[in-house]
Amino acid sequence: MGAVKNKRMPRAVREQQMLDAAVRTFGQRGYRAASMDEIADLAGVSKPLVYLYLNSKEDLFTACIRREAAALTAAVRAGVHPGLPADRQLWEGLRAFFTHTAQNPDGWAVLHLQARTHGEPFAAEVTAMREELVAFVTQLIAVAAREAHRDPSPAERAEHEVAGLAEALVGAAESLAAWANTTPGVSAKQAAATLMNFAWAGLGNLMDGRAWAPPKS
Amino acid sequence: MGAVKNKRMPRAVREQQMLDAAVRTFGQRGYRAASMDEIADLAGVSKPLVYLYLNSKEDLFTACIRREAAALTAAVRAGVHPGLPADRQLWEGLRAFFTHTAQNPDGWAVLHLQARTHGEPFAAEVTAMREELVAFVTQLIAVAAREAHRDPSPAERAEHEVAGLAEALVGAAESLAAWANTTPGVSAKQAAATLMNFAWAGLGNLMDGRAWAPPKS
Amino acid sequence: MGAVKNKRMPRAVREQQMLDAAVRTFGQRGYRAASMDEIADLAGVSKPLVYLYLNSKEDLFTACIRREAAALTAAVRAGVHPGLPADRQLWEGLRAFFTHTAQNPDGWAVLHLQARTHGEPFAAEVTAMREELVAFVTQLIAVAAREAHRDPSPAERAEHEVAGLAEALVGAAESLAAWANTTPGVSAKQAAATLMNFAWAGLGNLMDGRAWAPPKS
Amino acid sequence: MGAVKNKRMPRAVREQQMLDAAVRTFGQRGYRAASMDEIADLAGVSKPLVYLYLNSKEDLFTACIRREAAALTAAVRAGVHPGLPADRQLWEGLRAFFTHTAQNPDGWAVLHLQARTHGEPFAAEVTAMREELVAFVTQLIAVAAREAHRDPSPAERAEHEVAGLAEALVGAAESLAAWANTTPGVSAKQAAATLMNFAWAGLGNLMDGRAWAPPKS
DNA sequence: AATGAATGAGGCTTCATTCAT
DNA sequence: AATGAATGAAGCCTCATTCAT
Repeated sequence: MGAVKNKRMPRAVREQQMLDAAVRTFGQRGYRAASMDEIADLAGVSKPLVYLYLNSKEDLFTACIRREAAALTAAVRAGVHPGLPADRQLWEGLRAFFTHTAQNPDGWAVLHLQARTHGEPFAAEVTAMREELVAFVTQLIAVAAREAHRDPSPAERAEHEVAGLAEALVGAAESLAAWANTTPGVSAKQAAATLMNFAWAGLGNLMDGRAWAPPKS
Repeated sequence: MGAVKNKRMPRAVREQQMLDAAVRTFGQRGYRAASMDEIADLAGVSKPLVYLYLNSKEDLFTACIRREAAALTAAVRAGVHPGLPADRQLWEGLRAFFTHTAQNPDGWAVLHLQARTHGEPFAAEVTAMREELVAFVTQLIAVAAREAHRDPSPAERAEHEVAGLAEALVGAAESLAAWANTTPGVSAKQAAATLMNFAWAGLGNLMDGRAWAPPKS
Repeated sequence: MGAVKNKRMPRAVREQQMLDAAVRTFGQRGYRAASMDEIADLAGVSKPLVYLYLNSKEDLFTACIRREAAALTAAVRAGVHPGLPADRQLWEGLRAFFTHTAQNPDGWAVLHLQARTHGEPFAAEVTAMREELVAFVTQLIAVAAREAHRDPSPAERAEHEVAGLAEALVGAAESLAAWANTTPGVSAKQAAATLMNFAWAGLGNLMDGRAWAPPKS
Repeated sequence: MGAVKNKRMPRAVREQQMLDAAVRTFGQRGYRAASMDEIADLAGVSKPLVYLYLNSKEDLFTACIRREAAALTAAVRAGVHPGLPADRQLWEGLRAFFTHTAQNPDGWAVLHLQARTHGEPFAAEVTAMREELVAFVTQLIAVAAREAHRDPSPAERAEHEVAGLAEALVGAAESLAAWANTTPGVSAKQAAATLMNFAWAGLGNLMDGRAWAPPKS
């Protein structure tokens, strides 16, 4: 059990314990495979108390998503120092992202895998978080453009193009993170550097209009 | 129902019908939420027949993963013409990848979401496919380096640097495919172009030694 | 158990066994207090089979109501010989009614107590049956009036006066049936006689215009 | 909530609030479906207080039945003026009955539906009340007999015959009440008159020994 | 080659009730 | 006089799986 049982505690504390247990269980087993029994056990409380405080499995899952999403965006924002040059800011943001997700694998699994895998009450919650991160990156790109004395036109690119880049970045980051974790001799920092290398030049080219041109076929 | 019922058919055909139904159901509902009842219904057969041919839900899911993984890698290989220049080969491969995933959204959901979301019997199957794709990309990068007539020193870069790039590329592609599938108005070709733009310049820079350098902190 | 267990039987037979068990359980325990477990046990089957055939507790209860309502109205109609004089017809109908309810106390409890006690999906089912009985009695009263060679003026009494009498008669019958079921030493025939005595003179008086007049207050 | 919360109040007052809430909840939801949570909420107190004062759900329900039964019999007795002729007394009693039940639908539902629907601790409570009402009617019949200068023999009829009449009367009354409530153009008073018409002549005939004779079949 | 009949096990949820203050 | 914290027990329902034909 994750906590001493049967000790009276204020509601707020118990709720956090429940969310801790739920994030861990949902992250490892998946939404459907996770059982309320296991979550209650892990939280060190009886099932009815979980229902009293969190209402239903669906609500509990939603609460997990919200808490983890808030924690992640907060971590990324906290890692970035606004005064720095744009590339440095991106670097810091990526590092914060990697660090947070590495330290919260279950939370990240909840956000990235479970919430997206299970239908509509949940996916929307993640979309909101994702939009916040995309907005953050978009703004960084604009800053970078200004620094390079380029005209701000890139900011006018179709919204879904930027969203696509963000998707690609996140996908690459996840992939690298998993790879770094399972490949001896590769540190998290090196993985972040690889990603920066992969991404930064491409972003720069895009902003210069020097895009790779697909063949006309 | 997906097929005429009660008509005697050879086993191979029935199995494909079942796998079709299973891929669709698993892809849309998820592994746990999909019920053998629904799959059998959709396949137009009775449940015992599904068990007779495919043994168990786990085996059925595994069979789905294998079939879809084989179909995807085959599609990518078929899309690439070995004689072309490297960037063109990469482009063709990406196009084939995005086209196939766009035409098989349920199959892709099975591979990318469901199989990874549910523990160990399944994740390994996807890992195998992934490694095949990564190897393919790794080799393309090597070809590109040779074509650029650059001195071989870049090739001496730590092997895992190239491997990291390949990982990043594949991860980005996977993420973008899921995103393109669920975002209206984004075609397979656009997704491929977005990724090419994003990646190619970075690869070029790296091969020229113009890498982004992380701060020493 | 109410039946030999685990013997394969055609669906139609099993369904009747389940309905038998359900009527008995619902009638004795009440809708809420009856448990699907008990019903399945009494029917000699496992719970899932009950759900497979009858869908849900609500549907099962509805099916019980419908079956018992149909059986009751059929019994009343079967007891009446259309050629007889009206009082004799009424008597036969009442006898059939009280006999049937006495032989099916649980079914009658389901109709009279349980279905009316639990909200709207169910009450409507009983209302339909009730209306059929009321219509039957209404028509009998009209026949009686004609037989008495009385001038047609009574027939012109406000339609709802006749309807009110029919309602009162049916309501009295229902109440008496429940009472006869739970009072030892009261036979169906006695109950029918009591009601006939109670009602027939009143009906006669009314048809003669010798109505009791309420004080003007 | 039905009352201001957390205000210290004398026990007697709190108990009445709880009973009010309980009658309403039991009457609308039924005994089983009513939850102690809802009752406590509606009463504006915490659940432990309900248990402190009323002990258990069963005891609470019993207390409701007793209170409502007492209120109903009191209302009927209060409506009757002993000096009047018997028919007039019956009329007043019926009117009082109809009025009270119409104004206390939840209380009436508790007595008539819920208490009878749920087994033995409760049915007995209602039986007691019913016997009181039956005794009252019985005595009225005796008075009527005396007034008509008939010999009192009818009072010697088997007890359960009178009880049967009372049942029929109450059943008819209930039926008429429901019917009057749902049929436009029929007032409560008209319904009461219909019932008097229906009943009075029959009672008179019975007392004269002019009973309807069932065929010998 | 194919299916109608059947079930053990487990999951979500609710409820009456108590404890400690 | 009054309540926030907590739980054992039980109920409805679904599912993967098998048996007998």
